Amino acid sequence: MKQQTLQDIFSNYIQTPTTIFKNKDVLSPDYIPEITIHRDEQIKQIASILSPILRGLKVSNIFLFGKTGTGKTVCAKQVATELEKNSKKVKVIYLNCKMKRVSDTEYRILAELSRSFGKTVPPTGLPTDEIYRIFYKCIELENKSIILILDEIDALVKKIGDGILYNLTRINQDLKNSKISLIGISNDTTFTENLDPRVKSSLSEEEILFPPYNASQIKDILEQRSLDAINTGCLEQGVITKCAAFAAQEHGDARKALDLLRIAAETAEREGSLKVLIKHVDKAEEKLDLDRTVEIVKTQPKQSLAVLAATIKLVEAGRKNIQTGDIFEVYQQISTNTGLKNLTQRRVSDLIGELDMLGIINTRVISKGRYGRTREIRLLLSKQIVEKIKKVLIENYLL
DNA sequence: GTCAATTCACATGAAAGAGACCACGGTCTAGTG
DNA sequence: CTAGACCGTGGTCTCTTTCATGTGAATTGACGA
Repeated sequence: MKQQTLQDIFSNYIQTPTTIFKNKDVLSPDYIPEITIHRDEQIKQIASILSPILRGLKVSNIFLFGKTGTGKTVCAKQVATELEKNSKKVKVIYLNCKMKRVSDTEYRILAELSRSFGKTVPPTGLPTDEIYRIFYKCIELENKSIILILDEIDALVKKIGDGILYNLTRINQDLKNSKISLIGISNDTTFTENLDPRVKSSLSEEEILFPPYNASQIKDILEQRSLDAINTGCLEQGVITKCAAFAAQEHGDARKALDLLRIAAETAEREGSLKVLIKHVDKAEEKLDLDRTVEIVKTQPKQSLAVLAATIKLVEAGRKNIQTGDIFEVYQQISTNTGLKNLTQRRVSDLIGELDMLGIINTRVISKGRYGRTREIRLLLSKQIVEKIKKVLIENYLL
């Protein structure tokens, strides 16, 4: 009898998992799954375009576009690494252009690329044509067919223009031993329209569109991933459906769905629950928004924060129709009080634009006829987020 | 009443400056054999 | 003789200013019906 109960305890322990996560990494945005579902068509296309590389032929450059979280990166990486496995003459370089400290300048991109060939390059100080030379040399010495995946290529072009793309697409003409093929990935569908026509034609020799997932596809993806990520029996019925529904609302972003599931599971775990419940998903949804915004705010430079502080001050004072000029006035007070340098209106105008881009504030350029043209600035954040932001600002002595 | 001109309050662009950072090569200095 | 410190030079990067130009509709004022 005694033995029996002991056995029970053990088997109980074995059967009911003590943690929710089996493997958390599977839900992280960087994870590349073995099989990608609902993207067979695209994978096939990419593969058939790239496969001549196995015979050492030059293959077309590919341009992949579609909204965030539609599987562009995953598919590209998957095909490329598979090719790399199949041939010793293929090398894949993946570069996310949106990563800070990488995409800011032409120099840094090339330095980063050269580094991926194992070359040590100083972070700054060399002339740009020097770094070009180093890069050429790296490729030439490698003696391989190179697939260069440039993720978030639109961010790159926005920052430093398309000159570098032009050079990269033409680089093959000067290479003897190696070949280089580009895979550009962008989530801005209108991106190619503003490119130099020469770059455009050579970059998008082949274009592949990644349509957004619908709710049921996201659900499939989540189900498949959660098999590896989360222990069986730890998900309440409907959790996955809910995550999928949330994400489908926002243009079918699978990445967001995975984030939601991960954070929901984390929340559940923190609360000591052994099951992810629907309410955890709701909480995760809130937290995702909050975290993102606060994180962005935290990383802003002081001047930007001062402008944000001015905006919040005006909003809290109940002002409607806030204009650039109003913000500039309050900003000047704040910056004087805190011993910050006073920037010109021109610069403040730019900072407002940047805050808008980041989604922290909301602006609209309106013309008020006789009374000029200006930005109308609004704050569309929830109270909770504003409170958090205020905390950050107070920490910086700006409020 | 209609219509073109005017006007406002910035937006937006371009260029250039300031000050920080960094690599590199040359020179100096102190330590070692 | 050599390793390391130090300096000047030449380059990039980021933030900023200065100057210049653009913009869209309310307002104005001339004009004609």
